[in-house]
Amino acid sequence: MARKKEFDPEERMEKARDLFWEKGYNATSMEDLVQTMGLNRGSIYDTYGDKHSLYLQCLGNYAAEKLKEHKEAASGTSPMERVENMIRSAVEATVNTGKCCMAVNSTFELAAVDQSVHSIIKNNWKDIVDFFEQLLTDAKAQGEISADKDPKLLAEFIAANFTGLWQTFILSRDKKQVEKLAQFLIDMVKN
Amino acid sequence: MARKKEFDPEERMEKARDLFWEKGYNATSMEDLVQTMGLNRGSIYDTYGDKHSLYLQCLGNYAAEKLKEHKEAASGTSPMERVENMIRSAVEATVNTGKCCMAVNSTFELAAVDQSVHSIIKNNWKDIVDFFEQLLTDAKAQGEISADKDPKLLAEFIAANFTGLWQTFILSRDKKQVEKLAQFLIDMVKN
DNA sequence: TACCATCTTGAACGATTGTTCTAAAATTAT
DNA sequence: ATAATTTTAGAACAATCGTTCAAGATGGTA
Repeated sequence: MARKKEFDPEERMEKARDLFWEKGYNATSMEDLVQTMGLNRGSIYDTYGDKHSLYLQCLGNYAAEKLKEHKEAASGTSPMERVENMIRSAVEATVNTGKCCMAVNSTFELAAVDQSVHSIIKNNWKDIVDFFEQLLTDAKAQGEISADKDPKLLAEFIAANFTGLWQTFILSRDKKQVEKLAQFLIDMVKN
Repeated sequence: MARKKEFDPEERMEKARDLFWEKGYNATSMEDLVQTMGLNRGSIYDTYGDKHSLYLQCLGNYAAEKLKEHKEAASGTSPMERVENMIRSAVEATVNTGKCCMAVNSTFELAAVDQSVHSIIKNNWKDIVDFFEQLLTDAKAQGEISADKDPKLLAEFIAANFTGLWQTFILSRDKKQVEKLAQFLIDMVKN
């Protein structure tokens, strides 16, 4: 019938995602995207729609991948150990790549004024908190955390602390300090 | 000698600051600033320099005012009570105005790529952490927190949690939830 | 009163923004 | 090989970007 695309849409989208991730939405121009994705303007519009639509796809892709990474990081023999590993591996990923969470960047740049962005991030946030809550409920049942703790509140607290860790990293650029803070969080949660 | 300015530079700068605060740096255009500040383009450039320079002045103004507000909020008879009031009044200000911390917005939009912005925010952050540390050192001396706690680490932890509270507020827009989370933080710190 | 440094005004600058369009190249089913 | 159809390349769009500039208005000083 007709020609096939010369490129892999998913692969090129990830290039766009990494650029948005690094520069933010507003600071990334269409020309930047053309250069980085290695695609013609027309091909981008034809495949992904306009800039905003492309961004939403990138953010959605990021959110899904991040959730998967969190779950993969939740290895361990006990619930609390799994929680610890999730925290440690998130910190590890940040200090190794030097990049913070794209969803958090996006929260502070756009979520307050962009309903679509807000919705994507909020749902992703909820997924992560829910996952923590499940683990903490298990931890409570096994006596790893004290009986008077509220798993849901604790889950929200841990998730909120991720953002604090990222901000600390941006300002300090100090691997040790972020790791120390993460360990402190773990100690606090375990009591 | 010559004409005097028809406007109060400080007052108009605060209008610019509020606009940057609301929309972020990149999403705010010079035309937006002209409208909001009620000044001619020429007057803006003549008084504040270019857009980036104006932004830095706005951010510096915000940081100084925020630090002052934090210190003013630190009322109470005991050190720990003062810490609690600082946390509560920060939360109060956020849920009442509906606006998060401009410095935190700026951290995630610019600090990773803009050295001047990074420097302003990092210094302001240090001032706030130092202030917390002093109070927590006093609290420790008076036995309000246990002797095995590290005031500096605890101060960094509290400051980092502010950012988490702001993100939670942006995503949930739920006053109650943010207040609950703040109370949880206070409980954690006090043990 | 006359001067003149400074402020205000608004038009205008070139560059860049996001987006669209046309025409040529490429692919595949017939 | 032909026809059908899509992808490409890149020119071009109007709009907006941040910034500059020249000319008129102002008011304190001599």
